[in-house]
Amino acid sequence: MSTAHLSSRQLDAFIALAEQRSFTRAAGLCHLSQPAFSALIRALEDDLGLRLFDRSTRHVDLTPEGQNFLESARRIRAEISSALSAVRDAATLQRGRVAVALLPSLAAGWLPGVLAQYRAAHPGIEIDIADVLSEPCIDRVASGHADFALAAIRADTPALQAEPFCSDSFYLVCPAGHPLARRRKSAITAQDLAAWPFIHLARTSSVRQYLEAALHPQAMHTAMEVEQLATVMGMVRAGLGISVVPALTLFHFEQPGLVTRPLSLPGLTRQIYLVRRRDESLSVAAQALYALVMAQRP
Amino acid sequence: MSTAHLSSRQLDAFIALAEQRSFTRAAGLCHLSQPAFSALIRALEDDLGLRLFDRSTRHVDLTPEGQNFLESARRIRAEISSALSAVRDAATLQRGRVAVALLPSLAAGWLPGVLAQYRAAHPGIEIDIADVLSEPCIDRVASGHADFALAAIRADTPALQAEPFCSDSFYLVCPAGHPLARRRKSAITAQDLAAWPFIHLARTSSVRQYLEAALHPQAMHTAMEVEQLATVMGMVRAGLGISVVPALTLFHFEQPGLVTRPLSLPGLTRQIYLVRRRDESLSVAAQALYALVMAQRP
DNA sequence: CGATCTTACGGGATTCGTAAACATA
DNA sequence: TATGTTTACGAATCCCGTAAGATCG
Repeated sequence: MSTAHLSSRQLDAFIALAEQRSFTRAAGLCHLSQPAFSALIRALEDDLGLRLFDRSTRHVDLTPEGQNFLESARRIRAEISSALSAVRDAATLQRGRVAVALLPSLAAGWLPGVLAQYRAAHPGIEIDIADVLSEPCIDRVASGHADFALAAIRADTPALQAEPFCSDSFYLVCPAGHPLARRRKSAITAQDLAAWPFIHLARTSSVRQYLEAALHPQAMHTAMEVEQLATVMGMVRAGLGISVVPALTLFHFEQPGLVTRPLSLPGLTRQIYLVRRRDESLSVAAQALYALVMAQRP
Repeated sequence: MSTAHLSSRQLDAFIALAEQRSFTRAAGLCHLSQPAFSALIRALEDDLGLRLFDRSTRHVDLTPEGQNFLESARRIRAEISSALSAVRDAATLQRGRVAVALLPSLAAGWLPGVLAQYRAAHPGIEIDIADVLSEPCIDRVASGHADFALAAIRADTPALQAEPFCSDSFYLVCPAGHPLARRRKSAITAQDLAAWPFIHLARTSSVRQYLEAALHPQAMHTAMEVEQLATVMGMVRAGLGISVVPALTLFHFEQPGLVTRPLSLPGLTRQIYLVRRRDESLSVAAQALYALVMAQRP
C-alpha cells in the first residue's frame, strides 16, 4: 500500500483545473492563491507518480493519463458529495427515518398530535408507526424494526432498557343515567362494580390483566368478553353492561349517552414504559422524536 | 457548498475504527498515536455535524448514522483505491495501451524485434498495431486511434507534427544470374533499368510514386503492375521482370534465386517520418514505445 | 484498579500568501 | 511585451506525539 494522501480538496482542484484549463481561474474557484493551487496540483502529481497536465504558460491540458483519472475523479467526487450530503441531511433532520412501536390506545389518542408537531418540524423524515400490543412492541425494538417503543411491559433485559413513561389511571364507563354515574369517585369500590354486568376485554389484553389483578379476589359479573374497545363502547352505550378502561382509551367513549368516571382503586394503575435497546444510541431522527415524546407525555 | 475537507486518511481512520471497535487498535493500523487518531475522528465528526461512534471507555460502537456512513465510506474508499492503483499502474507501465500505425514494410521487417523488447519490458501494456499505408496511418493519428505513426508523408499540419525518422534507400531486385546483378551498383542508371521488363507496384503506393519521381523523365518498360510486394517477389523470381524496392522491404526478397543490389540514383531515397499530434503529450506507455522506437531506428 | 478514551500542550511539518523570477505567444 | 506559471520565502496554521486527566467496568 502506498501513501494514499488523497484529499477531497486535491480532487476538487484537479477537476477544477481540468475544466478551467487555467491555474489562475481554477485557483479562484478553489479559494486559493494561484501558487498555492499550483503546489496542490504538483503534490497530487508527485503522489501519483506522473504528470496529469501538460502546461505551458499559455496552455494547460490534460495528459492521456490525466483524462483517464478525470473520469475516476468525477465519479469519486460525486460519491463523496452524495455521502456527505446524506449524512449532513441526517444530522440536520432533513432526511431520515424513525420507527416507533406503541400501544394502539396511545397511537390513536395521544400520538397523532405529537406526530403532527414532529412532521411540521421535520417534514423530510419518514415515520413508521406500529400500533400493536405490548409484546409485539417489545419484539420490534429487540429485532431492530423499531427505534423505541411505548408499551405496558417493563422490558429490562441485557439487550433492552426500559424507563417509566407515564401512568394510566382507570375509568368507569357506563350509560348516562346509570346509578354508578351519580356516585363520587371515591365511593366506587370493587364490590360496586361487581354488582353490574361487566363488558370485559379478552384475557390476552394487558388492560384485562391489570384489571383482574387489581380487583382480585372480587369476582366480576362478566356479561361479555370482546376484543376491541370500540365494541366495548357499543355494548355499554346499548345498556348491556359497564366497563373499566384506562384513561388513555377514553377517546373511544366520548360519545353521547355515555358517562366516564375516574376510579381510584388501590393498584389499579397501568404503567407505560419507554423501551429501547441498551447501549445503542438513537438515530438523530429517533432522538428528536424521543425528545418530543418525552416533552409531550400525557 | 460546505467545507468538504474529507481526506482519505479520515476515511481510512473511520473504517478502521468501525472494524476494530477500538481507538487504540485502529490507531495502530493507521500508524498514528492514539490521541492523534482520536482527534482525527473528532474532526471528521465535527465536519459532518454528528457523532459517528458511541464511545465509553470500554466500548466503541457505530451510531445508526455511522452505520449508514460506513457503507458509503467503504464504497468511496474502494473507488479511490481503484482509481489510484489504475493511475499508478499507468505511471509504472504495468497497465496501459499504446496504438501505433505504421507502414506494412516496417511492421513486418523491423517492428517485431522492437515490440519483442517492449513486451518483455512491459508485459502488461496492450499493443495495437495498424500496418497500413501512409495515408491511413496519418488518419489514425489525426483521429486519435493511434498515438503516433511511422509513415512516408511529412504531415506537418496545425494538428499534427512530423519529425524525420529514417531514410530508406532503394534496391534493385532481379533473378540470380541477371546481367544487372553483375554490375557494380554505381554503374546502374535509370536507363539500365528501363532496358528490362519492370514489375511495378500500384500507382497508389508511395514506393511507386517515389520511383517515378526519381526516374522521371525516363520511362520504364512496365511488364506488370501488382498490389503486393510478395507478388513482385514471385514475378521477379519467375524471371518475368526486375523491380526496385525500398531497403526496408528487402526481407520479402531474401529468397533463393533472387539477387538484391543497392541503387544510388539521385533523389531515390524514401524518407520515413514519425507523426504525432501537436501539443499533446504521449501517454506513458506510448512514450516508452516512442523512446524504444527512436533508439532502435533502422 | 486497570484498561481506554479525552484533554493539554510544545515542537515540527505542512501549507498558505506575497513577491520576484521565468516562460511563451 | 503581456499574460500566466513556477520558484522563493517568511508566517500562520495544522497535526503529531508525549504526558496528564477522566471514566467505565
